[in-house]
Amino acid sequence: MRLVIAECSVTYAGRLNAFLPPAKRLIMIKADGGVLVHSDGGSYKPLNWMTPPNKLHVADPSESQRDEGIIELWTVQSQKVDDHLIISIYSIEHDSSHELGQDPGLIKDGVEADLQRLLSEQIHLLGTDYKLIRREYMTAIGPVDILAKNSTGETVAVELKRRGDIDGVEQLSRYVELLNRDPLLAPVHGVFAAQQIKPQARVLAEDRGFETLVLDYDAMRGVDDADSRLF
Amino acid sequence: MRLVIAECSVTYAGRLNAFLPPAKRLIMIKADGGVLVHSDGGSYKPLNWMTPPNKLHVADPSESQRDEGIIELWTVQSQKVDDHLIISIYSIEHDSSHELGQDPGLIKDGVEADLQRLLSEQIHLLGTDYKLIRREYMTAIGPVDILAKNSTGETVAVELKRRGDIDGVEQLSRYVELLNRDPLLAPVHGVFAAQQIKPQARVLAEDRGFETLVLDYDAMRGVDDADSRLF
DNA sequence: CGGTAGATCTCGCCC
DNA sequence: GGGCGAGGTCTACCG
Repeated sequence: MRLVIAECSVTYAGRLNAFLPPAKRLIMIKADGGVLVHSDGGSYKPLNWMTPPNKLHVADPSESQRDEGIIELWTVQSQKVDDHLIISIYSIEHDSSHELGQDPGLIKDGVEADLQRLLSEQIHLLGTDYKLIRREYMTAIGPVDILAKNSTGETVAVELKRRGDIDGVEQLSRYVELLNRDPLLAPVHGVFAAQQIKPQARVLAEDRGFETLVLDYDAMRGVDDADSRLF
Repeated sequence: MRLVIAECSVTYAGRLNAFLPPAKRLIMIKADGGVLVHSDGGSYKPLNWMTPPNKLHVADPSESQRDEGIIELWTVQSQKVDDHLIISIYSIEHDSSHELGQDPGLIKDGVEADLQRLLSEQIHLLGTDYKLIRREYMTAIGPVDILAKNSTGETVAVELKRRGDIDGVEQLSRYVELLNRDPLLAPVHGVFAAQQIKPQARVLAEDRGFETLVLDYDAMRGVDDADSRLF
């Protein structure tokens, strides 16, 4: 990884055109060729960047560019698409390179996939005598998170979210409507399950005739851990 | 901006839990308090980060942590939400600070607006004898991208996207439903137009009775350029 | 301030 | 490799 602090202006041309006026910024060049231009504020998104793979070419400025104070012209050309960055360097304050090696990567816990696995394993949270049909039940408009049968043998479609808002209820509505056209499955009931359900989403879900279910992730994980310890 | 290259492990606890095993990484501390942890690969997203405002606290390791090789413990606590990063430092290879100042910011040159302008000018792409009523036709629930009349004088509402997926079809559905309540406009037909339409979005659009239209931006721009050259 | 829609989205999964 | 959905999404815009 190479870190350069430089007075620079940046032009991006590709899927859109963008321009950064001259200012002092960090230019990060990663080992895989990725280039990031960061200012000293904002969130994690760079002002400008180029996704690898790409090729960095350093050129001398033209006469007129030299007159404007440009000492180097960096061109970052994407190898995949017709995108490029042009970085005009006015001055370099810092320039260092570091060998970082391969990163072991991030281990995540508590995303929708975890919730889905836990609810599948603890399908009784939906109600007494519920049976799992399958997770990620495929339809023409996308996968239903969980398909189950209730105690009377009727089909139940579960839409699972970490944060339940209106979009999720709309999604569930589409699935339930589609599934209900299948005589082998109908009647299909909808369950909207989430760690947190926003009031507007709850109202809409109930209005559509869906059950709502608030999930306690920590408790579900606790049960999971307890189960694991039995083996 | 402070740049630190260090052997470190990172724990995030907040909306989810995440852990980074020990490795050499870049830790970027921005002037506004934002903290980014980058590896030497991947795109612009850091492995871990903390959005400002937040507070960085440096502490000495405990006895047992010292035995593991940890020389410093950095805690980054969000001032807004109950999120924090804990960075365990094993060794520091590089540490430098730089005064960057305020950034003038990015100037973008949009694409979606162009697409709308081009389709308005080339309204025949919708079909023979179509007439433009207007762009950005305002309704109570937002602006309809393009409103037109077809060859038999019926109203057509166009939802325009760069990439057409299910959300866009839902948006069009809301508009068409609302517009159809207006006896002066009804019957209103829906057209879902995009540079690229995802299969599931196409299925949903056709199911809702909408026409789908794939737009060739380059061809449309080419026609536009040709038109421009006539003047 | 909250809600919505776009993004040079990124990232991960599954066919 | 393409398609699809989620994201600690981020970001701008609009009320």
